[in-house]
Amino acid sequence: MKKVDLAACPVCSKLEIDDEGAFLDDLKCTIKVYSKNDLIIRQGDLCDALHMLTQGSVKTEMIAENGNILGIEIIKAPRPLAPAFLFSDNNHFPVDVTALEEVEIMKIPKAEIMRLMMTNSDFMSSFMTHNANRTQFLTNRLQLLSIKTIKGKLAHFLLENSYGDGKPFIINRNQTQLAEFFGVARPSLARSLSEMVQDGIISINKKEYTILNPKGLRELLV
Amino acid sequence: MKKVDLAACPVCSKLEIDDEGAFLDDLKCTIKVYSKNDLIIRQGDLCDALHMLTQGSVKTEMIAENGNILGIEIIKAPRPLAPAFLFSDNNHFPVDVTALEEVEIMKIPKAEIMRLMMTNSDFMSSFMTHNANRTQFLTNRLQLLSIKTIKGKLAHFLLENSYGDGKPFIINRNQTQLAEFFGVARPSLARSLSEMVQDGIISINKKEYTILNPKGLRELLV
DNA sequence: ACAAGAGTGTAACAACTGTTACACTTTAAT
DNA sequence: ATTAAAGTGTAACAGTTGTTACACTCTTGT
Repeated sequence: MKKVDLAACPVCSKLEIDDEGAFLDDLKCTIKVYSKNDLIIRQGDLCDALHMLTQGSVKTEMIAENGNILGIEIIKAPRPLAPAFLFSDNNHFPVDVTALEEVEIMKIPKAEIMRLMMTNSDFMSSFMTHNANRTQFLTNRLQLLSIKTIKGKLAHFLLENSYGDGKPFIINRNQTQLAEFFGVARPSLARSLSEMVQDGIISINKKEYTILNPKGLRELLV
Repeated sequence: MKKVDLAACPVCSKLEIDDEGAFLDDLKCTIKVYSKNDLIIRQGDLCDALHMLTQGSVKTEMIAENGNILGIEIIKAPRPLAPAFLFSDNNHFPVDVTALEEVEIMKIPKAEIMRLMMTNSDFMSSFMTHNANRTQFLTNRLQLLSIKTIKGKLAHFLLENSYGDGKPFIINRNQTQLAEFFGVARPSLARSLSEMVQDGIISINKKEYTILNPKGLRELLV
């Protein structure tokens, strides 16, 4: 098994560990491996251990009562999955988590996390900051969803993901995934995109987007 | 000034304090008072101290680039405002906060919170849990916003707020606030409501709602 | 009791989005 | 290299929502 790169993990990077192996042995954790497209976590599952994604990448999505899918995010190792929910009064996962490739998950019991937090202030600080950043992310998602038109969402999203210099940039989602991210129907998204291209506001080449008319794009926010 | 009811505060309740006055003196905090409709915090303001709402109630809302308003929640004292953002890398408030009545806010410096967390594991635990519950709340908001039809949002919302026994229940928001909560236009919401009343699915008397046909209501989710 | 403001009900129309369907292109697997 | 699967472009139509406008009711303060 490939060694876990703790230094790259937003909540573990501050752990000063001489021997990672010993540290991991010390944690009473279990490790599980999944294949591509495996459903790792189901919406509503009990969340009583920190699920650390140590290898691979996953997608998270919420499934509404009516079957509509809202894509939340794509997560690459190493990163904890929904760490905040470990401490909530209703500790159930709010999302489905699906493997996008070969994936390895390390489950660390809640008590171990508590112990780490109390004995290591750097870990606690990192954990707090990571959760705070997750909240920030959710807030951004809320803002995006509250925009009523698809072109408005696109404008907000593209402006946020561009460098602001008119240079091309990559959006690492296909149309179907983008539509799920926005919570809209795929053909509707395609229509909006092609109209924006026709109007000369943007150009698209596969996953490479270019903003041709920033002013026009900003006007779509209104 | 009325004494602050620390025991009722979700993050302070676990503090075992003999003399609240001494404790509060000890904290290097500042207290500010606001009048009804005062804008207490503006979206984007720096968040470098924990804002504790000690008296009164406030509403929080996000204002989009286009001026559209998305109501987030109504907060009653005692409760911290956006505590998670104190620790985020981009520590700016994501919402406008407006006083709904006479309001008193206590600002506690970040360093004081850090100190409290490290010296008092109960406080830390409460703080974590509170933040986790806030995340849960935001996730529910996301789910609600991802429902595409207004009647679907209403069905989700009413089912969540009823007791499931067909008895009347109070929704403590007027139509305008509900529309902002759903991120839809007020007349559109009114139309959906009146159609649902005409169809015999619900009945409304001021802020008192009754579900007459739960099955019909659930079908609106589809 | 009255006036002013806030909140609600409703209508007509425009604008936007979802649905469904199908042809076409690209990618991945064998 | 071939085939299957995934992804994209597009169209017509129905359905839902936003916009604007106005009358009306209810609440609140004086």
